Order: sequence, then C-alpha cells, then structure tokens
Amino acid sequence: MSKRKNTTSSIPSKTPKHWSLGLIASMKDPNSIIKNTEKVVVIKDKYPKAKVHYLVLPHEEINSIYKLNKSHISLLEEFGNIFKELKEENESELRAGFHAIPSMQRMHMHVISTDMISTSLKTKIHWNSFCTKFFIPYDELLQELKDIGNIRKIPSELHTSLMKTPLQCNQCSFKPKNMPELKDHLLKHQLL
DNA sequence: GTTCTAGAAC
DNA sequence: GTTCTAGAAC
Repeated sequence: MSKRKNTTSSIPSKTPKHWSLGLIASMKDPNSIIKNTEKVVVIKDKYPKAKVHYLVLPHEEINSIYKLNKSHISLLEEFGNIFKELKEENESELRAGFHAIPSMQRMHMHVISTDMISTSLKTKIHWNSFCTKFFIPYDELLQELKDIGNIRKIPSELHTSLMKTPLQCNQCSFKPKNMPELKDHLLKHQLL
C-alpha cells in the first residue's frame, strides 16, 4: 500500500468553488434533504440558528428574491404550503422568511423556531439577521410580489443600521449587553 | 456563509 | 488577565 498523499488533482472535490454556492450543493445531498417535491427542496440549515432551522429552495435556478416576478407567485404559494406542512410536523413555534440581503446563492426561505437556542448562533449579525426587519416574513414578501411584481432592495445604509441594532430579546423587553448574556437569557425562556 | 485571531472592552 | 467583538480571508 502506498502512503502517497492524495493530491488535489486526484480527488474529485465535492466542495463548491465558492462558499456562496454551498446551498446548491446541499440541495443534492441526501443527508441534508428533509423533503423533495416537484417544485421545491427542504434542507436542514448546516449551521442552525435555533432548535429547528430549515431552508426551502426552488429547483428552478432563481438566484435570489430580487429575480422574482409575478410569474413566481404560484411557486411562492407552494413555499407557503410547505411552511404549513412543517408547522404541522413540528412541536416548536416556527417563522418563515427571507434575508433582505442573502449571502448564499439560490433563493431560499428560512423556516426557524422562535427559541433561537443553538451553538451556531454566535454573533450580533446572526441575531439581527433573524430578529430585525432584515428578516422579511413570508407573508410580506408574497404581498409585495402581488402588489408591485418584484421585491425592492433595501438601501445599504438601512442594512448597516439594522446590523448595528442593539441586542433585544425576541421574547421580552430584555436588552442584553452582549451575545453571551443574550444566549444565557434565551435558555431561561425555554424553562418557562 | 464560517473561521481565525488581534486588539478592544471589560 | 480574560472575555468579546469585528475584520481579513488571494
């Protein structure tokens, strides 16, 4: 047996060329897939920010919510049906929505429980991505698509200010001074 | 999006 | 001295 090291040229890499393509790879990974229908795939978020955290993605190559038009309304209604199914299958209270400025390619809807208890929840940006207006609820996105036929981008200064929003508990009026204090506080809500 | 870690904050 | 945040990653 040769102990020769594997070279990069001899290993077919499963790693995407760029991190922003990671979801497109996960859509094909049987270990990640929760549901797979004609129009959409549901996968587990690789770095869940709460006890329950799924992503719903279309098979259609829609890069982001900013590529949507009125022809996609029926697809979005399918997203709503999937959300309803997931709520029926889970004990936890779930929310569905989209990040105003997503980091990963392929349009995706987050379905996430309100507990926000997870070791992968680490930074203020993580928190503010789900607990400020940076998180666009499913119903609001669908309504905007029906009303004006597309999704309007948020101004970059609004993005900056949302990410700098002081920490605020999503379940009460408590304003933690840092992330460890917030995470400790969230555990107390879980006991009630 | 995450990881790593310098240096700010405590 | 330790905890915590925030910017670079070729």
